[in-house]
Amino acid sequence: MSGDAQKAKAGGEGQVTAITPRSEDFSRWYTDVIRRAELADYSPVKGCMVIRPYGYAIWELIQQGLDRRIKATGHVNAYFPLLIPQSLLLKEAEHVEGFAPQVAWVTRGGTEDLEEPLAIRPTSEAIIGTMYAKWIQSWRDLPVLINQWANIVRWEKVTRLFLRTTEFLWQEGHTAHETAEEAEAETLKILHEVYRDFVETELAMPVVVGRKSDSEKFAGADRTYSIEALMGDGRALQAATSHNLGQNFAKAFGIQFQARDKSLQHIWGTSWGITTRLIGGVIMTHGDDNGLVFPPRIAPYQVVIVPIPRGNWRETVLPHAKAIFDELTAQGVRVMLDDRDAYTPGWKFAEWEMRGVPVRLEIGPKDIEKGQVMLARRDTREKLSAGRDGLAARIVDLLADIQRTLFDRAVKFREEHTSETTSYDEFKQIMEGRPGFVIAPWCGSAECEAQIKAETQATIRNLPLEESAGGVCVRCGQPGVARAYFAKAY
RNA sequence: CGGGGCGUGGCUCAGCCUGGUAGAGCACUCGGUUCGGGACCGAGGGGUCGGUGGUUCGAAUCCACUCGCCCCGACCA
Repeated sequence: MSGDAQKAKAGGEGQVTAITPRSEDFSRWYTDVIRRAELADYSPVKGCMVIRPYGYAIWELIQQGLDRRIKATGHVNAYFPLLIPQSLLLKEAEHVEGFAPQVAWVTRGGTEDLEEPLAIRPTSEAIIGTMYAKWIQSWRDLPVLINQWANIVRWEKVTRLFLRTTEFLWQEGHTAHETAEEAEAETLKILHEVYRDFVETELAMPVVVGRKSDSEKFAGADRTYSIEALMGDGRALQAATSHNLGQNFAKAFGIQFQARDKSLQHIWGTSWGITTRLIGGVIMTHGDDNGLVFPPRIAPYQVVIVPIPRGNWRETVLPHAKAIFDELTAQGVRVMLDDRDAYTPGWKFAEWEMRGVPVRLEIGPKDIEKGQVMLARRDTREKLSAGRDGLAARIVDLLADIQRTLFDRAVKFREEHTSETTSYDEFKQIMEGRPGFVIAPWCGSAECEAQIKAETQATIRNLPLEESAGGVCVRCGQPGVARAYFAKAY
């Protein structure tokens, strides 16, 4: 506890400047909050960020929640190399074309030029596919269900903290199946049972589940599915993707197996990923003008205890604070006891609020007399007294309530910012005014999609999984093949 | 990659136009008084002005190039 306080102090300078209000400049608010809350900082390398301890703690919690679900659905973790020989990357044509502009290359080792350039992985289909070709012989070897936690490099022209950085951290699952149906089922299972469940349950971010249009799908996939969340400024964020790779990579890398009928077949593949971008999503979904607001399940500290110093407080007040700390910790609550002398209680209130801690407990001489503590929740900013007895149980309930409240609030926001129209004029009007999701019929042509993007900046985020044909295309008037979710996107 | 903006102690910025070798607030250190919504007093430490080159007796200030960051577009998780 005091150890944690020491750590916090070590990085705790420069906090007094005001955060730009969200309504004034959302982008600036976003970077202000990240830097002031010490989630991340710019590094000397262009486009690369340093994830600081408070930000990395969130990533670790994301890893835990996802890893548990990934394993619960039968997958195992492994690790493949960072460097990929050029020749392997070139094997799948559409894949190469899609990633070529973003690949970083290693052309020299020590003092000698390499005979073959090595790509720093922009994703691992090529290297993993190559290995699968070696490992898979028979239908009895299938399915192969492997996940890896790794870093990725994509040469980005424009970067933003968490949302788009040259190097980022992610999880990428790569599976091989006997049949097309199995691969499709895997792709959808990940989408629903792993990604949607994780993002909605842990991050309290409601998502729209759907399929990507052809122009937005992964380079080399047959079909790409995504979950899309709506940020506080009305722009959509792709929170996760799951790809049905069909037999494209199997054919490119020669991943074959002998089938039950003795014939030689190509495996059916999938791949799917979630990145550190999600941290940006949490910030932009729940944050307010006072700073971060973390859903309890992802909050590095769920409760901060601020003792009120009075007289000989280290003897009179602190022991009570420590007792509460111990009780909460025993309940599995992540607690910070901020017993630093150098800062006043008021300063600490503001500081931990800005850092998004869901619950704050204040305990001073008056409370000790009355057998109570003061309790403040970050989401509603309510402050009230709470009895000392049964406090830990009450906090556990409260954290669950905050988690629920944040999710409900986000759902409400999304509903208020989702509209449906068949009129292109109205469509354009919405995109100019208060953006959000607009559901509109689409004819299925890439031309209309591109034109709409050029004219309104909105793209098709995804298409409903269920049949949604009908009406006429919002732009060209041809029969609609789907009711598409449009939005301006990150 | 196109348009715009910005780089001066840790942070926010003034100084630049009208060259004369750096200032403020906050933060930080030490001592003391405080502490229930970003405390106060006193004493201190810290920068050669993003980088390179040029003009000049002299450059934070003028010129050129360059690097980085932010915002808006085109491309992407």
